[in-house]
Amino acid sequence: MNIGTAARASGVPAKTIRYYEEIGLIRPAGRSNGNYRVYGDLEVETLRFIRRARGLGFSVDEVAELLDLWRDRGRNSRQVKALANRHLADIDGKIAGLKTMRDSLNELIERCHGDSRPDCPILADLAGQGGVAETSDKKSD
Amino acid sequence: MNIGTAARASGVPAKTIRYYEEIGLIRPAGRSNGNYRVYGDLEVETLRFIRRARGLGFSVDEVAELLDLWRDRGRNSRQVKALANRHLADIDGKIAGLKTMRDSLNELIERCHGDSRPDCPILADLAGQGGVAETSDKKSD
DNA sequence: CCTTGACCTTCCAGTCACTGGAATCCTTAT
DNA sequence: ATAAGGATTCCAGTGACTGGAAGGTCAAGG
Repeated sequence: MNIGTAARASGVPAKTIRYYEEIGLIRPAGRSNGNYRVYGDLEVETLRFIRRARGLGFSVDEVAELLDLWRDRGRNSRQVKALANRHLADIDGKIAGLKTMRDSLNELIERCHGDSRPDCPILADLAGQGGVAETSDKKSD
Repeated sequence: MNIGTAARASGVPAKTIRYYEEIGLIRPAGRSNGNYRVYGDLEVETLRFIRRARGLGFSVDEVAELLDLWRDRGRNSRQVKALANRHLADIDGKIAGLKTMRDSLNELIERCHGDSRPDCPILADLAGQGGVAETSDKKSD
């Protein structure tokens, strides 16, 4: 099958498939007479695997590790779990950072009248009059 | 004062200050005889404002709007609050996406033995044997 | 006066994971 | 023969910086 069909079957855009090939996440596809990339069911399965792993937030490098593990019949599940746990901690960190951010922002919003008057705690705080925005300085997004 | 001093005073790295100037977030700084950028207290205040707004997760474009509002004595706080609320919804969306991701991943992890055996629900699910990874397909990170 | 070192300048490249678009080629159907 | 709908490659852009190289400036010490 051609790249468009493989894209539809796997849920990974054709452009992204080419990109994955370019960066070495997947092996170069075979070629037809007219130089079209040719895919089989195994490739589509791999692409689907990649899409799901990306959907769980794994980075492309982590997906590469996961793919290696998947193909390695002699793997042990400890390695997989460790990788997944590292990623889970990552996500938890991001969530925590965003929550802090969210709460700071929300506090400011609640204190803002939101009417036609110019005074606004949001701006005042950003300008240094308060302390809410000062502490939320992590880059978790 | 020079850029390094302004960086220390504002908490914004010198490199980032130059970048902000380049993209037009801040106005080009004045120059000394030796072509060094020169900053005053107002510039440092502005930089601090930017740092705090970025810390709350506002994009650079949003920070530019916030700066305009801050400098506009005739603004009304409704505009500021609306902008902040849009951003809050954004953050909430991200948090929700990450939570879904987190829960899916966590479920998989909990079902994984994590020992020397090769069978692993995480890989099985990514390969399409389950349904957990299938639904978490949004890009909220 | 000269050197040293800290600071500054510009410019280019890389990050991450794609995505858009242009120019051109292949395949299939009418 | 031609038109449509794929496919190909290559280049550029996204967001918000960050790192590094090559060179200019400044103040202090010898």
